[in-house]
Amino acid sequence: MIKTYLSNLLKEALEKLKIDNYTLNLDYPKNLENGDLSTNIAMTLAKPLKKSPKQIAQDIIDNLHYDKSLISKIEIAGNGFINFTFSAVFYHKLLEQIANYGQNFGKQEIGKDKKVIVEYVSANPTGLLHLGHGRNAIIGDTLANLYEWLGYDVTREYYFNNAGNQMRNLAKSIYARYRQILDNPNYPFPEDGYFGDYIIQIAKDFIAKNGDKVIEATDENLKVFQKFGEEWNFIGIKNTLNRLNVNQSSYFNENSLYEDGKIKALLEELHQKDLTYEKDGAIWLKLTKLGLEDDRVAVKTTGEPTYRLPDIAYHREKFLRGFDEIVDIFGADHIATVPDVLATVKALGFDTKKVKVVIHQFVTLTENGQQVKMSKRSGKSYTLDELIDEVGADVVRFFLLMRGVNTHLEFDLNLAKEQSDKNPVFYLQYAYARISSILQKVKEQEISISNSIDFSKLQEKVELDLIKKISDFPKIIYDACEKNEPHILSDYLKELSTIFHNFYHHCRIIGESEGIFVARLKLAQITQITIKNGLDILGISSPEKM
RNA sequence: GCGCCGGUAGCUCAGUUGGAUAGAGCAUCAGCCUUCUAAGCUGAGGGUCGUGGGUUCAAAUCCCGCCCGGCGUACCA
Repeated sequence: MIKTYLSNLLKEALEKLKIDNYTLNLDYPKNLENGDLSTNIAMTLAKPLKKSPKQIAQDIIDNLHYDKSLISKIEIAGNGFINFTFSAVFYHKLLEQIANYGQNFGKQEIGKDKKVIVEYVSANPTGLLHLGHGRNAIIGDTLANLYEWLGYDVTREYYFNNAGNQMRNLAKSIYARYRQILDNPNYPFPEDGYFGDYIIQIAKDFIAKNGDKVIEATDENLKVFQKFGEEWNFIGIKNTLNRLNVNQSSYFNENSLYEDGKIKALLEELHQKDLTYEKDGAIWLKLTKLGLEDDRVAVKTTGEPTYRLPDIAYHREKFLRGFDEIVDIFGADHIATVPDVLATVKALGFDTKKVKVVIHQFVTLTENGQQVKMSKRSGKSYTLDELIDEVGADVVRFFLLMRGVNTHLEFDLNLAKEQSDKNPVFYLQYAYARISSILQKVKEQEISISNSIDFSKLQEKVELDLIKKISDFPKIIYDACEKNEPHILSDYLKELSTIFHNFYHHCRIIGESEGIFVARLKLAQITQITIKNGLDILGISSPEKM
């Protein structure tokens, strides 16, 4: 909000000087002596204008028409930075504006009339979710929330693969356990099967329902096991997601692409565009023709498509469904498919600029400095559910959000279990609870609050710092969404909480004179709304008491 | 071999798209509760930004080489 105000002024001045080819940067100086806001515009213009930065800076200032009651100081510093210092009056007006937004502070209309689809989790129903899926789920869910706050119409979608090899593997694994339990303890378990104990549980549940009537290992019977396993796992997955406050309303399954003939149609279209050929009994995609390194197999010699084909068909569907933006959340292990899919979809005539692919790196779980292994197939998996049982959904969400998506995330189980000030989640929630506590006390004591609020009573430095920080909130939401980086928001909330705790220690509310009391109370309320809105977006609860 | 991501304080990580004296949390040390919740606040120490070059008024940030770690490079998804 502050930046917008100042950049408009600067644009006017530059227009007067007939300078039109520039990029305007406004930064918050690290050093307080350098004002509230700073621009390097004069330095970047030095070369094209062939003038000294200081001269240009002076020219700009001379042409700047501003309200002296709002900006208290403008100076040229260093090699040509222009530093602006705002007056208390400016912040008071800012706070008035923010107060008018009420509960909706932070909501925007940038995405009005635009449809976005965010695809996340998308784990195949071959087992329960683990920590890696968790990161995917939380990033996707939070981005979806951010889009909603920007005014987009958001579809939250889960794509799952219920055809193909992995699912047959699941069926065979369940079947083997089934036989082991029923009639043959030595029945061979498939080498690349799913070794987790949950498979045994699925087999037991299966027996309870169906008994021994599907004892023959026919293809038809295996399908029965597959269906049963798929549903069993899916119920578990949905349940886990629910516990994490992740709610997807749209499910897209791979099978439907076959059933509706979409795969066949796609192959046909690719063939017509001369993007496929046959070799060694398989059908290949001519990806080299589209500028990629190697051609890849689209249909195996078995007649079954590789994952690529349905992936392409699915993305084609997303375009046809009319979304303005398409967001995919993938783990780093899926990175190989991205160029193939995008290049092919583009060749089919779609604008792939609409697609944003968010690749997140892996998560490692550590306990007492030791890494805890989490492999689904080996069976020694630490499931997301177990983690939620141990530390709670708020902590899981926050820990999975608080790093940039591009860095490996170390989930420290000891720190997460810590129910104390060491745990960063509580720091934010505590700020919220503290404000609740004050508001509660005001209510209990039936202190009369006058309706007229005079923000000019707020003159302490912490008070102005707090207002300044609060005013950044809408921009933070925008940035976090634009850059696909939820941690921008969690970092911001930490900083906001710090300033609030600071304010809390320096400034009393209850017991101050009427004018100050009312102004500070309102400031605290607005802080609370900001924290609440931020936590809502992160999908974390805001406790009234701690 | 090739491709993608990362290497910043003892540990985990930020770093506003090239800006001013590189930051935070945890850990360590020293202080602050008869006052709205001490799950808080104040202060101190701690750095060859992996490494070698280059680009310019200015590089943790951009370009090139090298080293280390993760992932990928399937007719698995």
